[in-house]
Amino acid sequence: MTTILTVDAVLLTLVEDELHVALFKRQNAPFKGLWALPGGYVHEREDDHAGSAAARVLKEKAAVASPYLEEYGTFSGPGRDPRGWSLTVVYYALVPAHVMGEAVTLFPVARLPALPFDHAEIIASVVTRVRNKAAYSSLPVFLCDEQFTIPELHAVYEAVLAEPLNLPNFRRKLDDLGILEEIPGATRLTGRNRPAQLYRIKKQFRSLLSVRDRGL
Amino acid sequence: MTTILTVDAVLLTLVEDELHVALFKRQNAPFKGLWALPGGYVHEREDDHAGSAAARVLKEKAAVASPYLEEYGTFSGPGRDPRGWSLTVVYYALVPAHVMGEAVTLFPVARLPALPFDHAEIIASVVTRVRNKAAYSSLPVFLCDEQFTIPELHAVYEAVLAEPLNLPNFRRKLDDLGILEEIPGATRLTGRNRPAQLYRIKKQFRSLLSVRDRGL
DNA sequence: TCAATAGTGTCTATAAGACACTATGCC
DNA sequence: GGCATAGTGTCTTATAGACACTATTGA
Repeated sequence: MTTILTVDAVLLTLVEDELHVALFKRQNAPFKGLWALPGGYVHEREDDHAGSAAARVLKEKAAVASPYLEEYGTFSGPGRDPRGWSLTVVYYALVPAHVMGEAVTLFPVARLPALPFDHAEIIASVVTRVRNKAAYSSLPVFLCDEQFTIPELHAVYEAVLAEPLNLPNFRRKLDDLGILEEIPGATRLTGRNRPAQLYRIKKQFRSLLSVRDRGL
Repeated sequence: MTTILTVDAVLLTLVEDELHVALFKRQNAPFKGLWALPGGYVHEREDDHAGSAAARVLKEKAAVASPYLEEYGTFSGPGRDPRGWSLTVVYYALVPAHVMGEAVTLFPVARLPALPFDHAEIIASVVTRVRNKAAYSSLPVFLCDEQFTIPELHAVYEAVLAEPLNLPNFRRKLDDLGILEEIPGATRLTGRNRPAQLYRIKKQFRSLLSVRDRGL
């Protein structure tokens, strides 16, 4: 029983309308010095379950307490780690860029450096999942700040999905979802035009995902 | 590093329009003698990844080579196994009842015996997932034989979803999905009425899932 | 010919999307 | 007032679902 059990976290954010992933330089062998996903062993004393280990890793390495952390799945096999048969439980989190600590380095998911293990495959899989989920759920709101305007959120969706969305219809569907609430009196001004109403996620949806029957 | 790493399989089938799960009497401690999900350790020599271990377990215990085997997720923590901190990767499979070996015992998912570990929670979670997926995908076809009629498949969907579906519309949507092909000339007669055309899944969808945008 | 279920065609209700229009800020 | 973006209303089109109708078998 020398099986290696780890967790890895794919921490995603949006920088200039492009999805980025947080990577860290590995301090130890194997692959010392390469950029890699934050991850590590489960600590039996501290971690209540694998998800707690992922949350701990994010906190320790990226100074992030993500409100949205979900299991993606496992990657395992004899070849992915030179030390032996290994299994990693992959989690993913979405956060606004500015909440991350100094230590993180962000890379656009479309232009990654050389990565150890199967981290490139892991990131690609997670990004695909996130794009799919974005199309029929509220997932992308976790890329926004606590307060945001509808046009801002609209831009986030367009960036994640990489396709244009009709703004008036987008508005209506968000309204149908019922996960946002107006912040009374609060608006944001971005040009010499009408200021936009600020919204926030309703408390009961803070760490949740709302799903639509149909498309987004 | 005494972490216990296992896989467990939730093998589902339909008996008399009711979802059943395959359970086995545990031969070893802990919980020897209790009904439990088929599962076990990963064998580093044989298993290419965790999914292979699940497939091997199903073959060994249930004599089933399921065409559809998917990872559900992990269950882990210090309390679920009396031997220590443990993590299990849960897989689920759907098969027609008659392909299973003699050794399996089927229980309706709504009336399970006392189960060890967190197997009751695991089964409940998987059943919920399967019901959800059934509503917008071709998942339930894997509960049918290789050859089946549309009315038969219709009954399977109604059983899994536990709600009536309009048969003519069901037919049209299946047609839209495009995963079935007629078996020319083959029909099945079930009463003194018009016989029904037999269908099978197109080869390219044999171990795949087709998903509809909207509901099923 | 009747009963029963297979299978087709059509109508209606609803939801998605396109787009014109109004609102409100700064200059 | 002009311009730019926020936000609303309405029309069109696609899809889902209800349901009437035809088809084909055994008795």
